Amino acid sequence: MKNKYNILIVEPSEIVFEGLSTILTTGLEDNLNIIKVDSLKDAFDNLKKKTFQVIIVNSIYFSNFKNTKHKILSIFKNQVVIGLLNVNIERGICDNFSDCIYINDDKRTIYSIIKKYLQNTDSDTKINNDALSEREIEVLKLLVRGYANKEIAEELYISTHTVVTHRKNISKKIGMKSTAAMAIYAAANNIIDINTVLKNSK
Amino acid sequence: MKNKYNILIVEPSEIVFEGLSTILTTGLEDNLNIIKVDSLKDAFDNLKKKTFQVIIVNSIYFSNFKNTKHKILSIFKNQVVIGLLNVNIERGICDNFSDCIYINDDKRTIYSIIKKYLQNTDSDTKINNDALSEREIEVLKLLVRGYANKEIAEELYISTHTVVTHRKNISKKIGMKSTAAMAIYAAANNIIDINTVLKNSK
DNA sequence: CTAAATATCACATCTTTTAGTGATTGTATA
DNA sequence: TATACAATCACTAAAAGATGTGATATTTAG
Repeated sequence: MKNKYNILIVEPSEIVFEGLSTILTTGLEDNLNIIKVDSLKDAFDNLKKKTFQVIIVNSIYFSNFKNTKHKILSIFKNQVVIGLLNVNIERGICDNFSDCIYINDDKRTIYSIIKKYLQNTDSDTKINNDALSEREIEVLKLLVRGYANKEIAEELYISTHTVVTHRKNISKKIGMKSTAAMAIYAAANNIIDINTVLKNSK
Repeated sequence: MKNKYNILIVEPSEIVFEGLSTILTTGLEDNLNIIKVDSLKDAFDNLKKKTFQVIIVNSIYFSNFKNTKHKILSIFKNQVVIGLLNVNIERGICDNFSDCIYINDDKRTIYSIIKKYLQNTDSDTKINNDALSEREIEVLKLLVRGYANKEIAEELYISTHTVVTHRKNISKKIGMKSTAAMAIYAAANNIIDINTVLKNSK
C-alpha cells in the first residue's frame, strides 16, 4: 500500500518543472501528485484547496523582497518550503527555507532532501486519493486507456452493469461526466502516467 | 514509419536535462536518442563517435569566452547548435547559435524550434504526416473539454457530419481511437492546458 | 449498533459514437 | 496541370454510452 503525497512546485520554467517531476516520480517509489504553478498567487490558491507535504519554490520569486523569510512565512505558514536555487544566487537565501535544492544538484541529493520530508508526514496526514475508491480508480485507469465498459468488465471480472455504476459514481464525485474530462482529471491527479497511456492505449 | 534522431545535450544540471528530455520525447513523435554530457570536452568526444542532428548547449559554457562564436564554430563546426539560455543572460549571445531556447520557454515553443531542425535533416521522409490541421485541433480542444459532437458542431458552425469526419481523421493521424486517449494525447502535446480543462469541462 | 459508504448486479430508454463509403470545393505545390 | 490535402457535408447500421430507478451484501466509522 503506497502513500499518496502532494507536491507543489512553484516554478516559471516548464523545462525545470518537467525535470524535477521526472526525477521525483522515477526516483521515489511513493505515489506523487505533482502540481505546477508559475506564480505565488496560484500557489496560494492551490493551498486553499489541498494539503501539500512539500512545496518547492524557485527562489527567484523572492529575489525582490527585502525580508524573504517574512514573505515566505506569510504565504506558506507552517509548511515545508524548499527553495530551488539557480547557480548565481547568494547562498544566504537558503536560510529562509526549510531546505534548499540547487539547480545543479544531482538526483541522489534531490531524493535525499525530498525523502526526508515525505517520511516525516505520518499516516494520518495522508491524502485519501481525492475520495475515489480503489475500485473506482481501477476502472478509471482502464477507462483512460480507451477500454470500453465491456472490456473493463472482462478485465476486472465484473459485469458491465457494475462498471457503469462505478463510472456514474466517479463522474458524480469528480463533477465531470465526459470521458475526456475524466481522462484529464486522471492525468492531473497522477492516477495514470501520460507517457504510459500514450504508448499503451486504444 | 519513424525516423531516429540523435540529440546531444551539453548541460550541467540534471534537473534541466531531465526536463528537456521529457519535453522532447513526449512532444516529438520521432524516436529520439538523447545523450547528456556536462562538459565541452565530453561533447567533443561524443561528436567523434556519432552524428547529432541537434546539439543543445547551455550558454554558461561560453560565459567566459570573449569570442563565443569562434569557440562554438571550432568545437561544433557546421552543426546545428542551439543555445539554452538562463534568465539573466545577455540577449546578444543568441546570435552565436543556430537558434536559442530560453529556460522559461513553454513546450510548444521548444517543439517548434527543435522540429525545424529535425525536419531539415531529411526532407523526403516527412515527419509531418500526422500533424493535426488547425481545424482538427479546434475540434480536439472542444472534444477534450467534454463537448459532444453536436455541441462542437454548434460551437464551430459546422454540421455534426463534419465533426465526425474531423474526429475520424484525428484518430487516424494520432493512432488512437478512444476519446480518453485523444485527451491524453492533447494534454501530452500541450494542445490543451490540463488546469484549464479541469476548471472548465463537462 | 447504526448509518454511511462500497461493491456488486439488473433493466428500460434514449442519445451518442463509430465504421464504412461516399461527395464537393478550394488551395497550395511540385 | 495534376496531385495532395484541408474542410465541408451525407447516409446507414451497429455498437456503445448515459440516465434513472431499483436491489443486496459487506465493510467502515461514529
